[in-house]
Amino acid sequence: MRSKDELKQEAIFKATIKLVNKIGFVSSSVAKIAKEANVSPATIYIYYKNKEDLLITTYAEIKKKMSVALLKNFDDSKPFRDILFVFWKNGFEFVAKNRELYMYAEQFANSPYSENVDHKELEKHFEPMIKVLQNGIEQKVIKDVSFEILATFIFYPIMIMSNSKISKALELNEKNIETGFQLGWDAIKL
Amino acid sequence: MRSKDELKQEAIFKATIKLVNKIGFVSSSVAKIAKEANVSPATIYIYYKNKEDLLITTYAEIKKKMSVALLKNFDDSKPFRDILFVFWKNGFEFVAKNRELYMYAEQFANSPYSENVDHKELEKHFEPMIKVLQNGIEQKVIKDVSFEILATFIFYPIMIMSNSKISKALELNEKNIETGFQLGWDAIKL
Amino acid sequence: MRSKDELKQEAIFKATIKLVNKIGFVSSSVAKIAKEANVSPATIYIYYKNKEDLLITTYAEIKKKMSVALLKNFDDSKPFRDILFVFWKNGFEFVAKNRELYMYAEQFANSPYSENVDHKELEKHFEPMIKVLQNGIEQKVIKDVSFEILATFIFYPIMIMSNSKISKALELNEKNIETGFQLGWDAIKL
Amino acid sequence: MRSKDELKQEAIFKATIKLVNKIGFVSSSVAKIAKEANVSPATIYIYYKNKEDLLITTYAEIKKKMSVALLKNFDDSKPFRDILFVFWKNGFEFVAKNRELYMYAEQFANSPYSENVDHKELEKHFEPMIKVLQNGIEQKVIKDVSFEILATFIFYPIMIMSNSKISKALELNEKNIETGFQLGWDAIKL
DNA sequence: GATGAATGAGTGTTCATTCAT
DNA sequence: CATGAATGAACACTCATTCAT
Repeated sequence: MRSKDELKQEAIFKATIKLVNKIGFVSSSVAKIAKEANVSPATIYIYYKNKEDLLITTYAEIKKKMSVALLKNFDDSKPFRDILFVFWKNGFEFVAKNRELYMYAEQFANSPYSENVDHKELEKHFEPMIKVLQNGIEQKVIKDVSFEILATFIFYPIMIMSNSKISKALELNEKNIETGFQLGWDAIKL
Repeated sequence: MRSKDELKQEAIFKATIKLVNKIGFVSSSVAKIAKEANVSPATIYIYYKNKEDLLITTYAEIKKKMSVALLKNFDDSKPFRDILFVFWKNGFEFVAKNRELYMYAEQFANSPYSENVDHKELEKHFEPMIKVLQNGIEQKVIKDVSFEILATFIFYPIMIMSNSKISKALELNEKNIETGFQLGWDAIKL
Repeated sequence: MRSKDELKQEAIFKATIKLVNKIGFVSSSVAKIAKEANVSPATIYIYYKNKEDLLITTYAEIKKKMSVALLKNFDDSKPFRDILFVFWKNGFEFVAKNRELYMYAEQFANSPYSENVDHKELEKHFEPMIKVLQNGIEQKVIKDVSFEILATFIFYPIMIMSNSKISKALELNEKNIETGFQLGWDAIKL
Repeated sequence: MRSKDELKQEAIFKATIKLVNKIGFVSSSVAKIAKEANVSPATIYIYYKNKEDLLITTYAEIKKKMSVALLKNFDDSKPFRDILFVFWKNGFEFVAKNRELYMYAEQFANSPYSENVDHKELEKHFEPMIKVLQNGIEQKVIKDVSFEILATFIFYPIMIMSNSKISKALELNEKNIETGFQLGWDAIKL
């Protein structure tokens, strides 16, 4: 028998992301993805149960890559502010180098498919960051407020500033990225 | 007095938002919107050029309502921090009272249709807020950084904290809303 | 607005039967039926909820025509044997003149769709025949056995003898039809 | 001892019948049959030329089993009526014990595949019954009419009475089976 | 202005069959 | 012999839009 062709699955993965970026989530049909991947529509159904499975799995894959990227050079022993700054820079670097992955994730998160994702499972990859914030609270370095509020000012700004419409107006150079971090830090620090 | 057609257009407007909230952007077809509005599909094409026009116009309408809501009780003579706090509270109030409008806008902003919106035109409604921030910079009350970065910490957090998934975890009571504002303020203040 | 075109519905009805006779129940797709009826596939869904609805409604229509045909020249006052003979002849006549309708019904009855038919409703059209048999039993003209068994020998043989494979071997002339009735009559008479 | 392949072919045979009974003729795809038989779709094409071949061969196999069953306890020397009654009872017994085989045959006979069966070949298995009837005619025990008409009243009623819809209304107990035979006998006897 | 009928092109998915191992 | 991967064509059905009234 023929063995599963990993190149094919990779091609489908990439085609999915590429097409969603090119024509948007709504218009990305299975047939078009198949054509982009140089594959028969039926082949997609060998690797994925259905369209939803394809889109969700692709999203999960991206999220995993993101978490790995954010944790690059993670060093527990560094000063607290430096640890956060590394997260911050990693975030912008990931978006810069993987615009397509990032934008797919953005579109997916606002689609109805998003409701069927096992978010608990995906958030596990981001636990180190949560722990860092908890340490910061315990060591009285940052304000003692809920994780969601902290994240709103120190993690989500990465996404907002990276957002295509905003980043068109806002040049994402070293200086602006550092300025942004300074504001985020001022927001949460004690 | 309203003429008959305005009633119809209003019905279509409401049906569009209701349906997008019920079944999502992707599944909301013209036929279904027509049925929800108790109107023939053909009727929609009297008031709107095509589906895209319907969705975009609906979005623009919502954005206008949003800007009006944000500017409620706007008083130039108040202290700077108070002016911003009123914006902030108005934002949360609008989302709380108009969840459906807000969620439609969220979904729309991440759809490919969004690219065809005349954002410049829409942003005009938000000019007062931009001017307030500019005043703040001139009066050396807040940091002298680009408008986009400031907005990231004092306007966008409203959207993030209102996001359904986050606001499920984060109870949006008076206290959390004020805490959020405190962080935003600390981020931008000099 | 355009009014529903009865010619169109009629065309779909006829195309359905014609195609099922030409290529069989299994291969008769909606697209093929549409082409046969010179109509868009989408048009079929204006007149019928879905494929099942199309097939079932077509079947019901045929059954109604059948019952009407069987009851032709029905005369309660005739001798019992004569009444039955009229049913018998009407049956063969209907099959002879409406081979396609009859064969559609045959195929349908053995399809899984058949399970979703409201048989109770359809059988109402055949009540006169049931009543005739009941009278026969009461008047001690025919055997007092269950209706199903009686029907097996005096109604179903019409179908069996009309069956294409059998009727190829068995010439369905006046004589054979009368001979068949004689056997059926001998079976049930007291 | 059976070789490995015969086991596989047997598995495919059983799976085909089981599946057709479970989900109907129309929905029974090669892939599903393969899964039911715990076999690869490709394997089916080793034993059968194509789907049609699979279905036809399965039908022929069943027909052979049927004829063997009908001829159980066949004894030329018994009185004529008794011989027929044994056929009759064997028929009902076969259906009772092999509902699935019988129902597959019913569904198949009304499918377009049926046209491609070599009926002549299959009917050979039923020759003894034909001969019995011929003897009956010669011995002036039964009416001198064509075989098809005789069969209509003494063989086909087995199938009609066994039909799932009818046999739901008609309890197939010893008494009803014997009553049925009496009617059939009255039909054909001289 | 308002409608439901009508449609070709598209949807996601499964089909019978073949291929490479 | 036996397999799961692979596929183009087909499936039932819905789409955004236009037509005739």
